Amino acid sequence: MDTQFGIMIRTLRVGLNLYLRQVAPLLQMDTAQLSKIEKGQRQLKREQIPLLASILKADQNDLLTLWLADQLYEIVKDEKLGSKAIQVIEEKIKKRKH
Amino acid sequence: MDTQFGIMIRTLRVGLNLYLRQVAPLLQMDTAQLSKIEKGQRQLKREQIPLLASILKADQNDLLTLWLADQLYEIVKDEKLGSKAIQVIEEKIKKRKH
DNA sequence: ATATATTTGCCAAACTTCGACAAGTCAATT
DNA sequence: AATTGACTTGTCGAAGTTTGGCAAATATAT
Repeated sequence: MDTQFGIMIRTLRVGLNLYLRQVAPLLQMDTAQLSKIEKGQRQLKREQIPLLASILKADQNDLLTLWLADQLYEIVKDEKLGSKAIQVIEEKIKKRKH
Repeated sequence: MDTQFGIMIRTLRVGLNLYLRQVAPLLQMDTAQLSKIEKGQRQLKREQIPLLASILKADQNDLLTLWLADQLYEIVKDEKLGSKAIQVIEEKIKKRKH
């Protein structure tokens, strides 16, 4: 049930010696929720990523990338055709570029 | 608002000279819903894909792949970091194999 | 035992998607 | 220009899912 995003933000938070209690209010949530987010049981709202990145002194694009990757993974995690589906959108996105 | 899945099943249906009116009841829905599904405004339930594949004489894996690709695309379609996120899960899925 | 940090369980509120129906458009036919 | 048949669109309540907030539980250190 772990997520790459959750693991990353926990690592960053702990690295900065911050407690859930300190970070959660900055995101207007309680510690229980942030705990769940770090453990991948809840999703942080997309629009809160920049704020969290600044709190954790991280690159917001890096965090967003992990967050998106988790959303994608959720869809294909139990699908044997997952890789194939990924190839299909990869193509589609390439074509759409610019 | 088009989806690859929707375009495909419409193409197949039309190719078989079937009307929405004929196909929809086999999926236990009305024509309006199937029309929306073909136009990408509603999602077919994952578990109905095999039945639809058999109605349309298509390979169910092929349809499922497109269906999954549409779900993935929905997440990254407006994201400039989409390709990066896709690379990230692609890696993750490779590692998980077997 | 107490204090602090985190986790878990629960449930109502908020949000999203779906199903069903009615009314609408469009093209061909009479 | 009225009718018919195929498909589309809009609406709206129902059903389903996710979230937020609280209280209690656990864990660890003092």
